[in-house]
Amino acid sequence: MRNFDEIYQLAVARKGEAGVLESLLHPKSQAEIAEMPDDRFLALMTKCIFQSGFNWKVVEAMWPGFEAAFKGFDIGRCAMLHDEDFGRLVSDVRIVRHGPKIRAVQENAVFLSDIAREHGSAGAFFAGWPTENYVGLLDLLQKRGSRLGGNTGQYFLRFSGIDSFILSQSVVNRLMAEGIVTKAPTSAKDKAAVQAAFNTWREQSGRSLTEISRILAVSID
DNA sequence: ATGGCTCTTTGCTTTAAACG
DNA sequence: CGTTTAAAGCAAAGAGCCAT
Repeated sequence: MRNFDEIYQLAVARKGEAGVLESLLHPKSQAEIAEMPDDRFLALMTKCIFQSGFNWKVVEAMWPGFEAAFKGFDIGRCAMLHDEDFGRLVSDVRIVRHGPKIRAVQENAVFLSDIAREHGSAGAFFAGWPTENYVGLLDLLQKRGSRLGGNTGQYFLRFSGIDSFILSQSVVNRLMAEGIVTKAPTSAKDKAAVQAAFNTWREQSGRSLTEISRILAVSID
């Protein structure tokens, strides 16, 4: 496994110093995360879930319709959606009429309200999660959330501004090149190895998971 | 038996292009 | 002109395997 500086130099060689630096996404501060209202987390979860398996532009173009159909993603209202609401929503042309994904909105509203009750707010929970165990947060999203396993949960965290890595093909390719995994990390053991590698690079560079993830991605095809 | 994995299959909606 | 089809990229479920 290379030192992070070496990987950074590979990224620079491929993209040029300015390009690499400019393209870095910086996570939001913990204070900013903590202040985000619960309904924005539900909105972001929903957007990622509907974009999964779809041309993202479709959902993006329809997004105002989603906000309207789901009442601004108010946690309390979405948590109480019932059969008649689903009947209405699955034929609501303002949104993508995919039954299981529509149900996931209600289930994730319940999930987020549980989190908010446990930690004061969803933002407080996400802001307080330890970065050294990011994979634990992914597991929690998969276990307690609905349709938030796999890449969907990773994109949700990234788009929320939470410090995150995304196991894209390029990132996985770099992890394989470094001998950390031999295939896309799906097993618990592989995920722990990936977390350990990111933790090491974080110590070596002082950079966020988000920056490291982006740099890994541009360091290789 | 049990649980943890991996691999395979299935299904999901919209848009645009191809078709008859 | 209405209808069919391909494509997008993933989650979930099911099947099968191995080591406890």
